[in-house]
Amino acid sequence: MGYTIGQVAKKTGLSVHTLRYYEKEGLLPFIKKNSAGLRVFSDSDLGWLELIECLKATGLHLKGIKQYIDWYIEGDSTLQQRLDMFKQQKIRVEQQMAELQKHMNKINYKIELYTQAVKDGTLHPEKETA
Amino acid sequence: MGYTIGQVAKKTGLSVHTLRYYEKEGLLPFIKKNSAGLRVFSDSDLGWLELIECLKATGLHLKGIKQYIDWYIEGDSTLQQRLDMFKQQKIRVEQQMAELQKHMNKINYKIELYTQAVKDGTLHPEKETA
DNA sequence: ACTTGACCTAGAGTATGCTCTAAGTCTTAA
DNA sequence: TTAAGACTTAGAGCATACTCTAGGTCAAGT
Repeated sequence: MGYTIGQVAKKTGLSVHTLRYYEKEGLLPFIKKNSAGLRVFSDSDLGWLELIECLKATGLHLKGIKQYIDWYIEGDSTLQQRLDMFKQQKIRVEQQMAELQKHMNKINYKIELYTQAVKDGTLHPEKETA
Repeated sequence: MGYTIGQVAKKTGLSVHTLRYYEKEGLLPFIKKNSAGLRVFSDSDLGWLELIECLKATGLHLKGIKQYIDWYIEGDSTLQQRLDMFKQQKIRVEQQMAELQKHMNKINYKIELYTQAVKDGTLHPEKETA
């Protein structure tokens, strides 16, 4: 029920540098420090890190994530903004999924093309850029 | 059957700066220049730009894309490497899709949570980081 | 003739997100 | 008591991918 920065780094795959950087940028405003000045991460802080990863991976920059956290701290007067942000993010993810599917199709085509080419020992160049 | 850099910028959404940067980095080795020294993009060059976008969007850095282009230029002796690269890329895309689905689930949960919170006028905080 | 606008090169500058260094503190085990 | 190892801060440095600037060329329209 309390983790050091090193333990969190191992758990999350982030470096201790990155964790401190996130805190400096205001992304982890709930972390406590003990009497010796050491950070003590709670399970809730791990939850915040998961959310940060989710928003980052879906295309929000750290600034946007900080905006969300600032809204969260501000309290119930920002509920609508936060809802809108997640709705916006959902649209982005849907677009990303569609894009990714298109890219997958292209890659599958290339795999077919090159599988045949490896068999033949040669690639017929006019097919490459089709 | 021949586009200026400005036309290509409009078509692709990339800036003319970016297009010149890509060429400088060796990503567009097939572009011709006319007698006045102006770039003339062919349809095949547009095809290359599409491929670059596909590889970039699926997580390959420009260096990795350049590697592929260098293999392409090298010819049939690199067919296997190119096939392997696309297979590797396919694995990445599959991972990305799975990740994106997880993120989507989290975002959908947040949308439910905040939709209710907006109705209630308040967010019950213990739910936020669950 | 001359202005406008699109192009050119070389190279500097910028945004983002880390990543590392220096100098120091604190705890623990030999 | 001392050395190791994990932590601290402040701030510098770095990689990637642009993005822009300066100074110049060239073609077309008025």
